[in-house]
Amino acid sequence: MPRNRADVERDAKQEEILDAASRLFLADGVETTSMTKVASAAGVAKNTVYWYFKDKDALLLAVLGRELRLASGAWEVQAPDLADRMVAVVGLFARIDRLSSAVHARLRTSPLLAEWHARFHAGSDRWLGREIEVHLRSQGQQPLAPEELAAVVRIWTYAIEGLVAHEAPVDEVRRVCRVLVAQLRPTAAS
Amino acid sequence: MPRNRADVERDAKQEEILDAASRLFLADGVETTSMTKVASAAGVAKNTVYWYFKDKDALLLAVLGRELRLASGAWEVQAPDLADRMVAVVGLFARIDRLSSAVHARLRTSPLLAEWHARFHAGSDRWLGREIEVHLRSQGQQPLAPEELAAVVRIWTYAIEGLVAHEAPVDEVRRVCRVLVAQLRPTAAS
DNA sequence: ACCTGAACACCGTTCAAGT
DNA sequence: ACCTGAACACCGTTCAAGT
Repeated sequence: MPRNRADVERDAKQEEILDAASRLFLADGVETTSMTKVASAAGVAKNTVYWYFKDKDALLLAVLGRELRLASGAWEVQAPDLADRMVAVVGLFARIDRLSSAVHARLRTSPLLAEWHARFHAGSDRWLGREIEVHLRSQGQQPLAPEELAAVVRIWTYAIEGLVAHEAPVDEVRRVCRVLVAQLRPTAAS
Repeated sequence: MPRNRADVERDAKQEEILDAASRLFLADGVETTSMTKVASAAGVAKNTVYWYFKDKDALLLAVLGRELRLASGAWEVQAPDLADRMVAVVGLFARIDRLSSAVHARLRTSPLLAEWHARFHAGSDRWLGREIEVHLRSQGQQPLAPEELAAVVRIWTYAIEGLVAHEAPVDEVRRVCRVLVAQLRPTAAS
């Protein structure tokens, strides 16, 4: 199925709206940015936005997916140190902290966002778990019991979310990440 | 200055509005609860609410203060174990998780909420710091360096916020709290 | 001082109508 | 298929008017 000019132009228009929404959502927050603002920044009537996106949640999700894809380039930061890698991840999320706070706020109202959120956490849990296991092995330390690993992954996840949400200054981010890594070892917390 | 009948009735009316707001905010969330709903649940015209509370943020703050005061009775839970005490704290906050998510969502828009939030965290940081210091001493362990203690307090704070926000099931809360306590020791994370 | 009805400027969303 | 003007049912907040 070849992409004709119509297809390209459709994508272009959609991209313009996405651009506008992205810029406004990141800078001013999702709640503060009305659909009217998005539309007029994209140069269309406000109901036109609804032709391309089902509703505001769908628009948010599209912006989120796009920003995450953009970040995933820088994602594979191969700093040798795990703590440094975590600092980099917090840095990446700092850019989109207004988006994630909007997601958290609308979790109970929007099943669409709730599902996306669950999926996202499942993915990041796997990633974090592997990072931690690899780190321990490389340090010649004992691996963690599955239950303990799960708890540590939760702690790391909440730490990242907290640092991002509270816009922590870099040196605080660094200290927290270093302590997280330093505390890493089997404890046999029954 | 004696409290006359007028004073009492004023407080009664204010209390009724606060009751209604409390019930609705906790059950349905702050965003979903309109001022109209609060007013009609309290049996007044909606603009009457504005006679008692400056705006919706002020109403949220009043509800928050009251719920926190109510909780502070159960606050001094003297479970002997620190991990158990943390589990209890998470339980207390679980009740008002819709309130705190609303606070976090409106932090950038409302200076009033931002100031309250900063004050609250300053208080809870001091409390957590003391709890951790006392625990280490009671276990005959070395105290943490000030910088490391500060980082650990951040980690614990974010863990509590995360568990509350994500409505974690009790056994997950227990596992996370146990691991947090078990990991507690000086690490000299440079 | 306390409370109201009516209005204001918004909001997200929908719909009938145009091309 | 794509886009619009106009409307809908809300929202938080304000204001002039009543007691």
